[in-house]
Amino acid sequence: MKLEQKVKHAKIPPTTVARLPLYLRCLRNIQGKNVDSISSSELAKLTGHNAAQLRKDLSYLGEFGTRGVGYDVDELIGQIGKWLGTTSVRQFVIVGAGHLGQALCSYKGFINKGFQVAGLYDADPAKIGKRVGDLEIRHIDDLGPQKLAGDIEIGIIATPADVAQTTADMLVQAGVKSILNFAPAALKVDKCVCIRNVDLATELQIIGFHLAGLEHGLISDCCN
Amino acid sequence: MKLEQKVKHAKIPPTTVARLPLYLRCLRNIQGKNVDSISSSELAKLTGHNAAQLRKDLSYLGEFGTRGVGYDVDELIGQIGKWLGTTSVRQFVIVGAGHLGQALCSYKGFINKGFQVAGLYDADPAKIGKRVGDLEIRHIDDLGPQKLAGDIEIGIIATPADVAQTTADMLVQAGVKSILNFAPAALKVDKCVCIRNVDLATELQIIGFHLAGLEHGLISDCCN
DNA sequence: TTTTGTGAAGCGATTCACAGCA
DNA sequence: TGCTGTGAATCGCTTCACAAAA
Repeated sequence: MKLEQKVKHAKIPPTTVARLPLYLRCLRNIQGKNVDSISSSELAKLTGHNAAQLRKDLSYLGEFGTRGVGYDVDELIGQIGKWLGTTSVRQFVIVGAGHLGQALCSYKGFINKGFQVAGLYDADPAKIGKRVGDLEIRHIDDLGPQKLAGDIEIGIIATPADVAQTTADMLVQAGVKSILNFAPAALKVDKCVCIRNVDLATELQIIGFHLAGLEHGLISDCCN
Repeated sequence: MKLEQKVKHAKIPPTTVARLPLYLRCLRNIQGKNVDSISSSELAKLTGHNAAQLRKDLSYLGEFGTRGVGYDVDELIGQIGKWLGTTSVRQFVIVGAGHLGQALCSYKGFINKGFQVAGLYDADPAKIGKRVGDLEIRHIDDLGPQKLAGDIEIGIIATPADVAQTTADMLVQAGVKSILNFAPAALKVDKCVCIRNVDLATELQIIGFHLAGLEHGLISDCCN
């Protein structure tokens, strides 16, 4: 049975996983608004996807729709939440207490999704000890091997690009199992560490590609 | 010829477009370091992709490699830059002067990629007039139809989710052609407006999915 | 010989279309 | 009748493998 589950978990397409948070968010938005059930086409409209895809996505998680009726909102929220591992609050640390690091530290959107910042680190001695929200900025050296509490599984890199790789190595040494990287750098880490990259400039550059196409009259409709 | 170009531009796969900024960044990193030419496999290693994919990606843009040798670094930078539309500096405005909006406003990574912030707006009267870097926070109502200079093509939404759609509508009215949305909301806009979404909480939730899998021993290798 | 550029094969995701159920 | 769950078809991206070129 465990093997069966294993196969099932591994088999959920990454594209589906990436959409689950969106589904969950839309469901939460309508929760408690006199709708106890929602059809795939209604939820598809809310999320901007098509109904068939939504049904297929949900079918990877199990069968919890009712034919002829739709999906029970509360149950669906529970199921998606279970798969996303929101049963417990996850702790993360941020390295880099620049503008971005501090903004992430104060970001309200994390906590109600089950994530909590547990530390903010920087290399600049001038910043150490300063407070950002409830947190005091600590020195990066406090992040040595085994110095991190065992329940801190996620590290966020908000450093300049030139120290991003070093920072990633330190985080892995310190025991994090996954990294969210905001630095514009292609990090190399052990393959058992899950890395996700968010590059703000890249996003604008992709937009720039489409604007360039528009300007030259090469394309009329848009994006992706 | 114009039609031919049109077809070509439209035909570049979105996945390829999304990788171009990364290629460009890696090329810039090695530019001027006594390497005037680079092979697809070398660049592939730097970017973390495979050589065949890199060649195919570049082949969508044209043929500028030399068989037996590789790609001229300077020329490749020029070509990718051309496709990404970095020939001129692009201006953008930010709506929402919270932590995230202010951090984006001060983000150093934009300007050397050819993007420049031209305005920062908020709805909170208490914030109006305050300075963030070189910029003074303006009231959101200054963003009415035609009130935006014609060369401002990009709007960044860093507002709370509940006003994100209204903000998007205002930006489009004001004349922006594309939107980078940081609010956790599925925006609906005219299809000629290019939208890209960056959801910070979603990224953590995707990581959460993998952590949940690890915890239950369901998966061993990682990510995507 | 080395490395590009590219048809062809392979693979995964999306969409279709309908059987299965309430 | 209405909507889910899902095989089958389709579409698009990635990878392979090799001919063409320097």
